This record gives sequence, C-alpha cells and structure tokens, in this order.
Amino acid sequence: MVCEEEGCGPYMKKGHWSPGEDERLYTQITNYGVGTWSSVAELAGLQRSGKSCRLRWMNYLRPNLKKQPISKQEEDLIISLQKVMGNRWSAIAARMPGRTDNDIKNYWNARIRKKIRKTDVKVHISTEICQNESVSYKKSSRLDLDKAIHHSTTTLHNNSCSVFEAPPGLQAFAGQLSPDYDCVSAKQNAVEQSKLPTLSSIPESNKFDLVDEYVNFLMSLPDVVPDIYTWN
DNA sequence: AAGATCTACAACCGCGTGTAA
DNA sequence: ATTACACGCGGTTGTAGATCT
Repeated sequence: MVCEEEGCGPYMKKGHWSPGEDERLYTQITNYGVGTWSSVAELAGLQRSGKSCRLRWMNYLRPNLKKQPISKQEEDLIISLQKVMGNRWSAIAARMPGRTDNDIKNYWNARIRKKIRKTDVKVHISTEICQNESVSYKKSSRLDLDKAIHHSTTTLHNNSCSVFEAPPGLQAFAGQLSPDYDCVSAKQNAVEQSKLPTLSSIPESNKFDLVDEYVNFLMSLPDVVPDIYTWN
C-alpha cells in the first residue's frame, strides 16, 4: 500500500507495523531521540511517514504505557472527565498516566458511549413566547451538545426567551454561569419546585468566555460536576 | 462447520495550530 | 504579513480475532 498523503514519498508503507519495523523505530528513538519525526523515519531506514512513526511510538512503543485492560476505576474516571471536558481525549489522557488518547477514545467509542446512548438529554426551552419549542439531543455527541448550546444561547440573546430550561452544566458550557453559581443547589431547587433557574441575575462580567476556564473551575470543585447526563 | 456479526484496537486522514524563515 | 513545514488532535476506518447463528 502506498501513502498518498501530503509529505509522503511515493513508496511509503501503510498498514500494520511488523516486529522488525517496531525494533528499528524503538532502537532509533532510544539511542538518538527524536529530532523531527520525518528524520526519525529516514534515519531508522523505515519507509514510513513521520506521522506514522510518531503515532506508533506514542500509542504503542514508548515506555511506561499500560498494556493491561482499563479497570473499573479508570472507566469511572474517564466518564467523569468526559462529562467535564468533552471529547478532549488528549487532555483526559494527560490525567491518566500510562494511557494514550487513542486508548481512551477507543474505549469510549467501543463501550461507554453505548451504555450512555440508551437515554437522551432533553433540553427544553419554554416561555409564553417559545412554549412550543422543545429540543432533544443525544447526550453522547459533543456536536449535538454544541447544537443545543448554540440554539439555547441564540434564543436567549434574541430575547425570545426569559427562562432557559436546561441542565446547569449545559448552561455553564454556554457561558451563562458565574463562578459563584451553585450547580447542585440550582438543580435541587429546580427539582423540588419544578422551577428552573433564570439567568437575569448573572452579572455579565462573570460569564465564562472559555470552556477551559469553566473546566478549571469545575476541576477545583470536584463535587460540583454538573450532571448533564442524568438531568431530566 | 461455515458464514455473519460483533468487538477491540491499530492506524489513517484531514484539519488546526505553532513556529521559523 | 505570508508561506511552508512539522506536530498534535479528534474523527473515522480497517482489520483480526472472537462469538453467534
């Protein structure tokens, strides 16, 4: 098979790596390190793209990778982190020593997503003005969450809704929560009173502009992770 | 026993970002 | 400011082995 991607030579090999190729790559990197990945491929005498060498090293050959199956504790951690960070697999992997982003992504796609897909997140936007609007999104898809967020914020910013019925976590991702916002109490109150939180009291200056800021905020408050997957 | 289907995981691809010239 | 290049990321596909019918 010939690699036709940009930067590949005409005779680049593709597909699964042989033990011999692994040996060459491992020896090259452990003896001489990585300058640029394309030079590693050349110096190791491999007819592979630099990109392919990097992937093989990062996901399979480099030291300290865990080869055993993902444990229940690790699965719980993946679920928790995915709730907060979305599909930012490399960021999740950075918090799980010995696991690669590819490991986690594959595990998520193969197992966890199937479990979670059984129920939907329902996002309702209702007032006198838009009481007929009801939007349901599949919880497992970040793209669909993005759609939900976009729909909700657009509606709010157009002043066509005064009340936003959505999980606090989703509101936060939409940049609507202040750092002082109490997700747990908001949810509890909503459930007890059948009444969902309004946004009018949130100071403009306290809105989150970046998802990262929100993620860091949540990570500093591990017990206040918004449960966007079980909210109904 | 054999073909179909499922599962896990390896690898590819396209795109965005950072950096140096 | 622009361009070219390398890298890293996330989505997707390919494949081999296991399991099912």
